[in-house]
Amino acid sequence: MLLVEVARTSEAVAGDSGRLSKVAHLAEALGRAEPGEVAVAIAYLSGELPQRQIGVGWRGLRELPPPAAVPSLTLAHVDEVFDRIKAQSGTGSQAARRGLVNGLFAAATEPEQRFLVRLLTGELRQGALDGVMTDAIARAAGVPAAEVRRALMLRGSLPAVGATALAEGAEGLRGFRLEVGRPLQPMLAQSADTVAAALEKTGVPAAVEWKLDGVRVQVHRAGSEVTVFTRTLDEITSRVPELVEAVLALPVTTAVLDGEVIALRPDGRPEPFQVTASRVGSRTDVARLREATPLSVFFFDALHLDGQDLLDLPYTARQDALAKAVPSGLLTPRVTTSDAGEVEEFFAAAVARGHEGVLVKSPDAVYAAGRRGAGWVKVKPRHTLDLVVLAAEWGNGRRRGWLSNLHLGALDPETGGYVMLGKTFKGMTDKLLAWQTERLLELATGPADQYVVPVRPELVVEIAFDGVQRSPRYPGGMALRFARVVRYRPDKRPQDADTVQTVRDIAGF
DNA sequence: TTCCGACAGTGGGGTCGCAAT
DNA sequence: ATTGCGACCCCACTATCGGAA
Repeated sequence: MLLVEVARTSEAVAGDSGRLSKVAHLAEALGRAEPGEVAVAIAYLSGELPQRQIGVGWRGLRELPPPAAVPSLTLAHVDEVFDRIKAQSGTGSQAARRGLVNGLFAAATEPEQRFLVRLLTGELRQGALDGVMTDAIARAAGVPAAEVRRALMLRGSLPAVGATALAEGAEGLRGFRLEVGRPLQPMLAQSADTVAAALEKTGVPAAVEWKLDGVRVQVHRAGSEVTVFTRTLDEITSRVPELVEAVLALPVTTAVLDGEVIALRPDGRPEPFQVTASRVGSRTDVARLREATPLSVFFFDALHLDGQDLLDLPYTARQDALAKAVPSGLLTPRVTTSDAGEVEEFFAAAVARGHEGVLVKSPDAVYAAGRRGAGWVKVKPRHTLDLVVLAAEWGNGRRRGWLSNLHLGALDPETGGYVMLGKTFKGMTDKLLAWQTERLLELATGPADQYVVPVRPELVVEIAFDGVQRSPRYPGGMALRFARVVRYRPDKRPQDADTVQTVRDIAGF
């Protein structure tokens, strides 16, 4: 199959807004692919690379050679070039990589170049990724979508599942089983503003657990072999030796466990997320780092134990199995109750101990890998501040033509100026985007055709956020975590905005 | 006919490791 | 040594489609 066919399909998919017609385009393309190319076609058309990453991003694609006049690239050839580019990473040879990228792009026609750029920068923007592709595979293979989804959850790779679906149909899909040592897509949680809203979704009784601000891990043990995966199924085993040792000490032969690793202070309170992320992200000198910043692990689910798959059991049954295999000190603190007041108290206690919040879980929920079902609902406390808009950036994609990303500042009473605390593009409706674009252009103090448009600091906006973190980037040394717009405050003047001291008090440093 | 679940898109801050400067 | 870049940790929120109710 030629790359140009994939590029054309992507264009057609992007051109239709309906999901059913996207599915039709994708299924038609998959039907034309040779068996040996199906996996690559699925990967590209759902915005992935079989190599995962090859070390080429936005900057490496700035200057491209002139496009070819005639399409000639095959999927197999492109895949092979990507392999070779990836093999160059870490060898100190940027020039060799540059040469491979240039060679590939010189052989690509203009539409093919556009497609490759979008693919490599992770911005396919065709309105179809895994979800739509799952339906397309089902359509192309003539099997129920539920069976494709089931296989995807167990196998964790859509190209692998799709290739089997097209070659062997439903029978082939039924061959996918949980395999210890191979990661599954982790189950995700919805969110709710309040404990009461969370209980609405899950029903009662509900299990309520601490939500720890660490890194999600899926740990596999087969005999003396332990492998650790992150939420995106990257392998991090060598970076978390404490976790490996803890799992090897469990009285089990095979296990797949779901949990969170986190750095705790000696008093048991959590370190800031940055400390945990730095530890988990470090590959070098791990033995020394673990002395200074040891990691703790808290498990909250078991997907497999000693030969038995637990995915389809209700949550309570998985908990019973987990409690038998894991000592209580390694279990996420949890309570099961129908009493909303008790849930409230548990939430308050978790937050008082420095944790992020709680997860409220339905006792009957099976493990829905890769789904964001109503079986698990997270609740976190929310802070708000009234801040001043200092500048705005033009949006991309569906936000093109709107001033989208706001620069936010807190009042510094000593100078009368404003200290920038970060940016946000979240929480805006299309109507609000249109309004703020018009209003901000009136306040602009610089050219409106620049990417960043500075404005007179007059608009006050109420911002919700999860916390304040230390910032090496912003002048106040602080930045807001997960900032989003709640509403504009036309009733407030900029000199009534919250001050940097208020932010410092929340930060505690 | 209306409602709502699932998805995709639009970007945020921080850190590590590598290569080039 | 410093800087730029890619990759990956954490993520919230809105618009939209189409099946469920």
